[in-house]
Amino acid sequence: MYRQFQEDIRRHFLQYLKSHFGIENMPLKLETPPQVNFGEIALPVAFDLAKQLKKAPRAIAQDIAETVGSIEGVVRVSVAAAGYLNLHLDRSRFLRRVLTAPSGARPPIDPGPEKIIVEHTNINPNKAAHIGHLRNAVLGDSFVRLLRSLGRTVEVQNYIDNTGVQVADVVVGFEHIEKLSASQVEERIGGSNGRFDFYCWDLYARVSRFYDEDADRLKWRSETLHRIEHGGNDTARLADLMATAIVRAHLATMSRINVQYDLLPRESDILHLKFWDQAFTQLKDRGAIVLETAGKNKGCWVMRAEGAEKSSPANEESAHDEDKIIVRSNGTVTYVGKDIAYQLWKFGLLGKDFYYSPFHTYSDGHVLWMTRSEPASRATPPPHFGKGSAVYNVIDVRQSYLQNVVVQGLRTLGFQEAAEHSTHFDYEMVALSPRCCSDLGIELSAEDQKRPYVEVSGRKGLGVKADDLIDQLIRKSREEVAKRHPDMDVAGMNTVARQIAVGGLRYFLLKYTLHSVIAFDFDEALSFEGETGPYIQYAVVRSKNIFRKLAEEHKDFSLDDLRKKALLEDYRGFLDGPEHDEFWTLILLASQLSAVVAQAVSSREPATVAKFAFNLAQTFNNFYHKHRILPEPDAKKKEFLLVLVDIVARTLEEALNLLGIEVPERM
RNA sequence: GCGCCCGUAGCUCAGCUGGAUAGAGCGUCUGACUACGAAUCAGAAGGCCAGGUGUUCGAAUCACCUCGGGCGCACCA
Repeated sequence: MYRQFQEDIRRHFLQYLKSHFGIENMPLKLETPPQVNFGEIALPVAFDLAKQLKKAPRAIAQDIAETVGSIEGVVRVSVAAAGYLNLHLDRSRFLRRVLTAPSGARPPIDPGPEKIIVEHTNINPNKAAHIGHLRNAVLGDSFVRLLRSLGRTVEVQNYIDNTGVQVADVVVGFEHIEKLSASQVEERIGGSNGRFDFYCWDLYARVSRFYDEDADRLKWRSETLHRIEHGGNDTARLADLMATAIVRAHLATMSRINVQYDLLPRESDILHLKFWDQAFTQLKDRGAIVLETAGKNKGCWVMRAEGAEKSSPANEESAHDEDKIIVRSNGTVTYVGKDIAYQLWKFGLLGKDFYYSPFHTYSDGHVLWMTRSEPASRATPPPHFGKGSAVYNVIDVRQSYLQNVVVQGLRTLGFQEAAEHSTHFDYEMVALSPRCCSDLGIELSAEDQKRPYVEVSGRKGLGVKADDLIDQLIRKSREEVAKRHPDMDVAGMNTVARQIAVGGLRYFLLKYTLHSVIAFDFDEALSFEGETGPYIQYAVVRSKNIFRKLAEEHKDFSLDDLRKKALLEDYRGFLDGPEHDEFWTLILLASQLSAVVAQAVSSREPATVAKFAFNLAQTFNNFYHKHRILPEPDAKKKEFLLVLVDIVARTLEEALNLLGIEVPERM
């Protein structure tokens, strides 16, 4: 709504500049004045014109203010400071626009690409998920929600690397440390109370120490990896049992925090369906990779470093330092090679496709599919996967180098457009603060103690497990709920406790901007006060309590009637004048959600929406505290205040929804 | 060595395409509960925006340099 309004203003001024000054194509900035009594929209356009016109900004602004004429929705144009043009809006008219604006899904402003593929989570299926994975999933999921709110079609993929070394390592643990067969592992999965991923977390750390004790044991890793890739043996069966069980555990964890997927593409299927062979042929044919016949990379297929000089026989050694090996001298393909094939498939450029079968049905009925190597018998036909026109890979910044190689691969294959629409959605890692480490009972080396934070390491078993953290959050919020609502039934209490816990967790992970390292700290993550998810949830719950109470007292009250009536009323008397700025500010702020969402998407920064929601909640809480609404004697004012509360509550609820945060019934 | 990111209040962080008096939360200190529930609100203290140079009418924001800190740069993923 606000975005539309801004566009109208912009158009008006561009037209004016053209007719009055003969100036075209001028970038026109719209800003917000520091105080609402200065006006609602500020234009610094006079500063930009000053040089061209060789006049003082203030004089230009004065001239514009006098000659710009009437603008729809604007009551007055004033000049301030050194030359700002401030627009004062027709408040009651603006309110009407807010009330008539559709609050739900908006039509897309830009036509945009047809289908956007977002890949996120991508946890190796060999251990429990940790907080680093939670940041990935929450960022990815929130971004998907934002895209969908703009009317975009989005497909969410969660890539499962079920044939990598990490899986092989834990399989080594089963076969060589625990000495268990596939069927024994299967029993253990069944008898683990759903905590099989926790068990593997510990086993994985044990395997690392197992290797450290005797480097010869590393040969088991490569043997195991080979058998897993080859398939059709007990080791591969064990690996598959384990990986699948852990994928289910991860899905359960993510469901707890409102994260869902559409498709799980598996590396084993990429392998068995020979996606790589297809990509390899393409890469060779187009000369994107070359076979090295001499030097340290002899026998490897490499991709030349981008920007490297085409021919410099002089310094052979250093010139090839930056080349990326795609196929090893033993003929096996590296991770990047497989990733290029997968990325090609995502754009529908590989010329091959997976088979699919349903893997899981969420409680809301949504079906999650998994790739297969063979056609599934009498399967329901799958939706059309892949063939996206834009791809976002949500993966932390440490993978930047490899992500660039993948895009370079697309480019050298001649797929310019795909390369341009491949986006590495990069973000900084979650690390552990020193205090967090001591909370976990982890002893740090003297060297590590001096650092601001230490990296999470699955290999060392160093990290905060996602489910442990969620459990702790739920426990804490349940205590709080029980204190406040002792009469609530157990089921209700559990629901509310979970919603609050998830609100706290997701907001905590979203309030940091992408390039900020989160040094994880329990006190901050477990806080429900101040700038937190529950603070925002509480603001909505309070506003809803008003309507609940109202409905209890007046059986005939209906929110719909109120909304309809509001459209016919004139609330000018409660909007105009500085004494009503606090009401007006709330409406103005709430109306900006659509603009904030657009900005969050284009700058790829969900934190913007999180900050906005907090800001609005804070402004509302201030208002709430100052004004008693239900006892308000002036009937019309009471009605106006109710309309105001309704607008804010709906906006907050929508913003929270975009962040994957629910609003509890009570709290 | 090369590349990327970060440095803003005691702590943790916002600050969009340069704009008016640099903002939050936590912590500290003062105050406000007879329920539209205080998971809240009001107030106070707290800043050479790491340092320097430049561009500009105007710089926390842009450019370059320096100093701190982090992360990449494997025939691992």
